[in-house]
Amino acid sequence: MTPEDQTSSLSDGKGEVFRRRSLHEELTEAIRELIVVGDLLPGTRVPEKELCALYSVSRTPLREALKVLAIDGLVNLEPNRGAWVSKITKEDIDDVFPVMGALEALSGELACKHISDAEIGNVRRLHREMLKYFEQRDLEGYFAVNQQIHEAILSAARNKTLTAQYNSLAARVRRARYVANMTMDRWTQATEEHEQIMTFLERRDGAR
Amino acid sequence: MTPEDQTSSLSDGKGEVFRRRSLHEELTEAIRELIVVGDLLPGTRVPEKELCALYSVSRTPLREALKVLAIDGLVNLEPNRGAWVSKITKEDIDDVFPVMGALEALSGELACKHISDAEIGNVRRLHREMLKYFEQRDLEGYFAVNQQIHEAILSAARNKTLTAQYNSLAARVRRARYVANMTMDRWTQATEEHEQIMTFLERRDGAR
DNA sequence: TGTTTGAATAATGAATGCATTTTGAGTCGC
DNA sequence: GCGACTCAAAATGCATTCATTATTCAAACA
Repeated sequence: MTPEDQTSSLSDGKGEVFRRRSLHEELTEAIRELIVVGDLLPGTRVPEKELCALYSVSRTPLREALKVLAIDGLVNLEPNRGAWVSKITKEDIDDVFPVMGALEALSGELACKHISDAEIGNVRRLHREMLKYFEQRDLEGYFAVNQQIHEAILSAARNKTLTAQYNSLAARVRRARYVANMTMDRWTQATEEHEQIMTFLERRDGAR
Repeated sequence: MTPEDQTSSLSDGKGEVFRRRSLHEELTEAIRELIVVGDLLPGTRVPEKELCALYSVSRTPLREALKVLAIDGLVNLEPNRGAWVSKITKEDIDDVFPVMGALEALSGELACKHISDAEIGNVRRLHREMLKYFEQRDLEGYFAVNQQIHEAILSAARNKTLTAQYNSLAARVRRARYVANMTMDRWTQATEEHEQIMTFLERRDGAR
């Protein structure tokens, strides 16, 4: 799935590193962040015109960005009526978490097969750190480290498809954390699953 | 996640049924099909101009469609160099199948909780039908029924997020079937997983 | 007074136009 | 003959414009 054509040879392998970012890409990210953080409230209209002014761009790249965000489920596009920031309902969250769980489980499973010793050490360290934050009820620190752990395990899973799917859902989960005032229960549950994955990871490591 | 604003009340609930489809949506579907079926070959450039002529549209909606397809992993966008039909490598397929498997497993699990008796009967019937095709090595029939089963189980899982994620991957799998001349092995494996899910489904059903 | 109609206004969807970048043929130099 | 360079042609990304659709709001009517 690497973006290589048959002719170019110079950009092979590290093409992504120096790839110039196009406007619509940056917009996608910026608006995604606006929605995730809650600067754009659920159920409200996406102010196309204002955003154009804010970022000093025309509607074309902005609309392209909205199409992408619609796939991520962060906005809803209604024909001839524009874009709306998607609502966060209890059903949505109930829907997203099981899928996230399944992907995390797979991530852990695959990571067991491919992870290096150095990576395991890193994850172990992060995990301890996270537990510390959790006990202290330091949500800020908890989330930060939590995300790092997921990234570490995902990269150890060596599966780009999995990474892509996971990341698209991650935005919605992050958003739930910001917008809905997430109960601690849910996160406790997530942590427990997390713990379980960690156990598997270490056990299989021991078996090696 | 329903696309409803606060003012309208008439379109509530069944708004989706009569929703007009916009051009970029149709284009997305059409081009996706071109790629899946193999009319656009992997690794080749997406002929923007030709497609505009073919569908008699301007570049704007076409480019919007390409952005969406890029998310699905069917095309790769390279800044200032255009869109390329993504290649199907062995790695890609190896990446996609485990994720599909995880989603299918979850789908089956959730379906167990929500599926109605009528739905179970339907799935059971489809399953038998599929096995028949499989034994006869009738790939055409096999795939058709296979897809129906997945759809039935997905809808029984009552999880929109799961459905969305699954469908985006399904396009790539379908494509592998068309473009790469898929070995029977892979499908055998898929069928086994399938069988397993079916078992769970029926067992839990019996427990009810 | 409340509802409905309809025209004015605003917004969306798509086509076109323009500036920048890439590509590729042709030439020059080695 | 092979490679680097130049410049024209084409393609891309984005801005702008145009046609269509939705929304608003005031006037007419019950």
